[in-house]
Amino acid sequence: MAGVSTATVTRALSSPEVVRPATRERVREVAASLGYHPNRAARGLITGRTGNLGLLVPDLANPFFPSIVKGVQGRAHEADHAVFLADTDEDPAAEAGLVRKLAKQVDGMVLCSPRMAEAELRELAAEVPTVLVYRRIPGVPSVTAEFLDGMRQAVSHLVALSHKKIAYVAGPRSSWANRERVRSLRAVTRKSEVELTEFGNVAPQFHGGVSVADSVLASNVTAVIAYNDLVALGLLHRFAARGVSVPGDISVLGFDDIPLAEMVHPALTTVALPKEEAGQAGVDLLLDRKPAVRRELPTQLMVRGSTGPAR
Amino acid sequence: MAGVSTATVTRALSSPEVVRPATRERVREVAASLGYHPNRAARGLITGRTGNLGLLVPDLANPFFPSIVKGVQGRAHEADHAVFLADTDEDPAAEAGLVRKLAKQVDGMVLCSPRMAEAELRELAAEVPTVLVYRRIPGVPSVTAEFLDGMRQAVSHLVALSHKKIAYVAGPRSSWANRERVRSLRAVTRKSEVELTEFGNVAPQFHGGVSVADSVLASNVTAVIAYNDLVALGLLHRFAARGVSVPGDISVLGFDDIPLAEMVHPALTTVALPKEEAGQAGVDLLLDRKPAVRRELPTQLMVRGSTGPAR
DNA sequence: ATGATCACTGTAAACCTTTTCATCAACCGA
DNA sequence: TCGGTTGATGAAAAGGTTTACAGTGATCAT
Repeated sequence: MAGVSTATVTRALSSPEVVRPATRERVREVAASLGYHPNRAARGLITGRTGNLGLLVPDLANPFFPSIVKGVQGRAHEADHAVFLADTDEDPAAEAGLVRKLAKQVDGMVLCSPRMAEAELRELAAEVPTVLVYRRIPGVPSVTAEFLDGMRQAVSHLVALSHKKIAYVAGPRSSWANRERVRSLRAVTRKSEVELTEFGNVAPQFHGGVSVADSVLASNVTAVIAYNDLVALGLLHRFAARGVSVPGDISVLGFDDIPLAEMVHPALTTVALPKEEAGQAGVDLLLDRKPAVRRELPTQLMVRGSTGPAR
Repeated sequence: MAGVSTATVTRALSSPEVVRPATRERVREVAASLGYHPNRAARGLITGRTGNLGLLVPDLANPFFPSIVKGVQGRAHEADHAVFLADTDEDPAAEAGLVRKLAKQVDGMVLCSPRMAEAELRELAAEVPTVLVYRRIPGVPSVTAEFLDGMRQAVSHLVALSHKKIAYVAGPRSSWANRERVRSLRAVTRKSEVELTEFGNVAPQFHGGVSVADSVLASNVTAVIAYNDLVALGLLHRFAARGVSVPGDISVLGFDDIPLAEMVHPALTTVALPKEEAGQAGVDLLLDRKPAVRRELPTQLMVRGSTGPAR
């Protein structure tokens, strides 16, 4: 319709500088009037790139992940990429299969807190360009957060409030994030006067917190740091049910800063982890194709109502 | 490698019955040993089908949507389809663009609570096979819930608790779901002794509930039904801050049944809407290609701590 | 032995782009 | 005037699969 060959059309649309302005405009107008959009599948066939990204999350129902997905999604669209989403329902066995299935139609995968074993993860990373978010293994690009610094902020806050005995409610033993938190917490408390008691491991969910709340109360701690906000909310819930005052009787501190954290009463003091930013950074790493980069994003203690002076 | 043509390979893999068993097995073994998987893009080029689905949600940060996404995702994978996810960030203007961008690489789109105008929606539905979830317009397949019945359950519950004056906090005027709820509520209360006062419209979020809480208190209602759970949680939060007892002084009822609803204290009584089921039903409608089917899923009142006898 | 039928398999076209290479005209400097 | 550049364009190949059609050989009935 524009009186040119398909070659010129493709050039007018994807490398505008190489075609004469008059021709270019003519082609573009005709294309627009026809509602023509290049077929991405056909393009991918020859370029080898699909313009698609894959995103794997363990469980979208966990409020920590939707924000990350938003970050990935947003940045990907800015870069004109579409996003395949796969939710593994916390099944480590399903992860590799899903990744491989998607692998052929994506330029790269963002693996969010993958639960699978390190060896398998490394294999996958060799097959598809991969970026890990909230997991770190040597040689694979990853985005994580400064857990150590976050923990330092949390403990300083409690120390400033005169807490001497604090508890940590541990998440799943197999979780990389939990291992990191334990490690950071031990490192931080070792240098201070604080006495640390560890509970768990519990499921990283509301009911995990509920189930361990009474044990925590029975110990003589004045503050408790939970593996994550959901567990902290479970603690708060059970404490409220038992008539225990927060922060009067005990201070509660979470990790993640999910949206619910400021919706409950008292609002939850928590260490905010970057979520959208982590998703965005993951996409950046993937598209930049830098070799094995590692990014650590800052964390931020959000002081709210659930922490107060030690009783 | 199997000593056959590509045509036989493709047949051995996708229409096994038409090729001689011995050949079929040979081909399959070689394929497996080579780690061969058909290239979906190339296949899509000729079959016209991609094996992909598109899913559009207004805002993944709204806890109502992740469950729907899980439903879509799960059912799609069962049917061997991958899912593109697009989050519009509540921007109605962005919706059409995203749909069109994805349209070429999907067999169909699931549009979740789309905010765009009906006319535009109808145009899109003509371009791509489309299923609406939590929105209904004539002629387009859709999945919704029995709002009327849900409202009836809610009001009956309040009536049984002797409430005579109840409030409704309305969501966005432009929201289809809000219009449906108002309509249902009016229909239900008209037949009963209950006096209805309407507040709003507020943003369908936590702060929306917070901001309208004092007005609700100032009226003389003994119960309030919120547009959705987030708004209800905002009400609860503000009530707690003002020392108002729930359900002692006022009963609060939400809509949706998001996970947070049972995590707060008191836990929120709410009308549960099907979420995962809705997502699954959406995919089913899309893949079955029935003409313009309309499915209405049941709703269920979840009685929890936030409702009690009228004071 | 011949022709028809059948089950299976191969050939080649088609899907829609992008990209390499070639072509062509216009322009430049000598 | 001419060889060399340059810029714009077209022709054709390539990418991996599916499918309509044609072909092959075996089996069977005549």
